[in-house]
Amino acid sequence: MSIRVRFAPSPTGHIHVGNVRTALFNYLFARSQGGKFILRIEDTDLERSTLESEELIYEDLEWLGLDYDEGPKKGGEYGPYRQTERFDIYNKYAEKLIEEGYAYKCFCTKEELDTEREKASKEGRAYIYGGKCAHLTKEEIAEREARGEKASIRFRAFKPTILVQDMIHGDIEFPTNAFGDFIIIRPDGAPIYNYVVVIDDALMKITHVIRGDDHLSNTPKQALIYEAIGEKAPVFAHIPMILGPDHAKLSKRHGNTSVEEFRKAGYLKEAMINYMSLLSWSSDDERELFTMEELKEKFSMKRVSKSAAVFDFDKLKWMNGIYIRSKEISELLELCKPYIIESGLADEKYINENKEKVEAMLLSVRDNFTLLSDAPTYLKVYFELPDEITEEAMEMLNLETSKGVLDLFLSKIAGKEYLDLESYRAIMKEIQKETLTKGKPLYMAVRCGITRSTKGPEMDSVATILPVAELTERIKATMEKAGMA
RNA sequence: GACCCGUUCGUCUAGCUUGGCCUAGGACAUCGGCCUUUCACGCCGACAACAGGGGUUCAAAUCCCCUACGGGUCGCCA
Repeated sequence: MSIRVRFAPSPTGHIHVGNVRTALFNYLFARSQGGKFILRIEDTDLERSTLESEELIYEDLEWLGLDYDEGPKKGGEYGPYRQTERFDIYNKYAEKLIEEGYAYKCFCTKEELDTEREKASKEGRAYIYGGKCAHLTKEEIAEREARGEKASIRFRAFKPTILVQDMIHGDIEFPTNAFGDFIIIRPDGAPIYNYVVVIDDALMKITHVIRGDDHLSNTPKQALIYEAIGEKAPVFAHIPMILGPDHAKLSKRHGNTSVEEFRKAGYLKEAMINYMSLLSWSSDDERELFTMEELKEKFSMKRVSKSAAVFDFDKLKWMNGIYIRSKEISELLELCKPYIIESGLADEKYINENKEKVEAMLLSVRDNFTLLSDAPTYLKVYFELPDEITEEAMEMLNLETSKGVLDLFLSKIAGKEYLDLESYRAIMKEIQKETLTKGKPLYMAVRCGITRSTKGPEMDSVATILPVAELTERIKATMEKAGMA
């Protein structure tokens, strides 16, 4: 039987990083095994689910490069893939369960149950349904329904223990009296997660359920339902949680938690995918850098660990830097473009018309940053002369050789439009001979004259990318400000 | 509280199935050095862990038991 896995998010917003990892492992497992990856939208919670959020999920998956084989928009032979479109199916199965005695109608009201629950928690014990409606007769049910009472449908925990087989955790046997009879369909007809997930996975022929291990405790309920509907349970793989730096489940209060926020912050999808793959999974060699293609080949559930992983923003950043440095420069420019425009350094028109030049600028600073959004900070040197001269730059400018170097530099570049690398280097060599200044005092004088800072990209780049007119203007302005005129 | 799951450097992890190759390997971070006309990149090095206690064994990070700690679930949320 061919392998089928699914990613089943609720459409309540952008995909959260924890879910990205779940989606990724499902995807990688499917692709590594030649199986199918299915997208199912779990929108049974009508209050929180929206169609707009569903779109966000498509966007996020597309950005990440997680393509699926079947889904709401894509179709497939096991659809529909949106749970709200499957209510008939859920009702049909529920009726069957009632007929066969696996489920029953329960007329207890929410208020009644809440009171009991409260009482239980006050007494320090877990709340388990008392079974008040477990044995109503057909007549009683008909009578109450005739009176207009609404019933929920409750599933009977019909056996004392249930075995869950998990690829990561092994076999786990759960006592069912820990949860008792549970509701599968609300009085208003809306089915409950633990129920629909089983019906859908069974009907969609899902062979492996890969999800976060926060679902592990729910699994015995689901395993019970599989048995009741006469379906073989899929193989489960409960993957460890992702924790925040404080070791609590990663959530909004830890800062960035949706893919979209990471994207906006300047992370590359390659880094996201690669980094996420390393959370609770490792390769059999000591490598850590992988392309998606390599991951598809190497991924194995056998190498997924059991313990939760703390999300390490530092390591993600490091990895992002690696991918930034390995990008084709024209592609990197496209990626940085929005950030450059937003910073006001240059507009789209300028960038497009001076593509080669801007690429040269980018090339000279790309080693310095780890986030796409950092690009403008480092590119700034090419677009603006800072108002102030830094303290260290002032020191360099105050060297007694500096004025001579700069004056000479000015005179040697005069009349030219641009310096090419060769003439820039020749000029520096000449200045070195004529002023008998070399090394730091020589280069720093020029650097500080042009940029007002001791830090920045190589002078080779700065001197050749900026037009001579700009170079001249900057040096003159700086000399004046530094009192060297 | 009950039931489940988990526990190797600060963090991600390798090793655990099939005990000896582990004086526990790699990566991020940190610190130091080298490279370099600056910053960075890169390279080299240092620091740093088997949760604790009992067994079993010639030998345990690896097997067994207990304790502790962490996490998850206990919804007419998913």
